[in-house]
Amino acid sequence: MAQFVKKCPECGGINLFLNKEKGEIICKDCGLVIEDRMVDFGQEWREFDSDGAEKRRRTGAPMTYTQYDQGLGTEVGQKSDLYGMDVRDRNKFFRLRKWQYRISTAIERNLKLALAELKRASSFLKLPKSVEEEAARIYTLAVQRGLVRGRSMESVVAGALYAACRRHEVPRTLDELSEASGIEKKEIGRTYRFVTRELGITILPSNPSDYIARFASSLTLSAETQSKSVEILEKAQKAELTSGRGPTGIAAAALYVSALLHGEKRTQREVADVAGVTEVTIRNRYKELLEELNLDKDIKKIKKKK
DNA sequence: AAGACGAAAGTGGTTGA
DNA sequence: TCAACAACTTTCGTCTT
Repeated sequence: MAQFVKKCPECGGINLFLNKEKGEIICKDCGLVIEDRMVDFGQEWREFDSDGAEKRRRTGAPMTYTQYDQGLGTEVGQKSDLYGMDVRDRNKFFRLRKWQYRISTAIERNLKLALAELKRASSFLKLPKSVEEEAARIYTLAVQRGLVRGRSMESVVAGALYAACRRHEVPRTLDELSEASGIEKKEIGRTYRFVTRELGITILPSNPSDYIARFASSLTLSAETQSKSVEILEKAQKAELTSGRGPTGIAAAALYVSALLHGEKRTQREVADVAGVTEVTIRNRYKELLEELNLDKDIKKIKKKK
């Protein structure tokens, strides 16, 4: 087992926080990310039905879903099986094998293309390998269940990626997925819902604080501002301000407020852009935050200083 | 002139009859 | 299957810095 850091090398703090899903160790005092490419503790597969469970129990060589045939091929029978068959059986045998060949090559061709696309989009979004694997797995299942029919391959890839991100708590917005894949937001959302429903994948509603780190860094905000906004989010959650609302809007508003409080003001427009929401939404959330959390005084203090 | 604010109307999705 | 509904967006006019 690897040796874990016990103290933050930056500030010497001991409030280290290990996020297994994201593979990060974060110092809660100064916000420093100490290690961000750890081993993935997440499961590699899920059991969707009892057959699947039997077949997938972990024995033998590890499979990878980012390779189109998972390193395994399927073929119906072998020539030596012909021994002892009569003519009718032989014909049937060849027919079956031909079909199997056609079907499997069709699927494989599709997968090969799709997984290339998936890799491209995934690296564009700088997603961790574990998420990419998960997305590939979801896509493979979708193809096997014939869920791609009637939908474009790209949109299913995007949907699978979106789902994988959510499951690993490294959410990307639909806008980002849309930019990476060139598929419309609506379409991604639709296929995402369809695929997850058909495959019985359960996805927890995403947590606003999952977005904070990413938004904060694209706005180049300090670590204090960042942890302050997480604090605000926690309070907001207790005040039941978060349920039913879009997580990105809430995250954006929390960031906006804490940036104000730390004198690192960003315009609503700037925050809105990186969060993929409108200024209006930020304003609404912002107003609610001020009301519920008595931040009015703090804001006024800041204004007076000027 | 740019940013913040808020009202009003429109969109797409969820829910419950 | 349809209508009501909540959240969010778009647009636009007004106020503040």
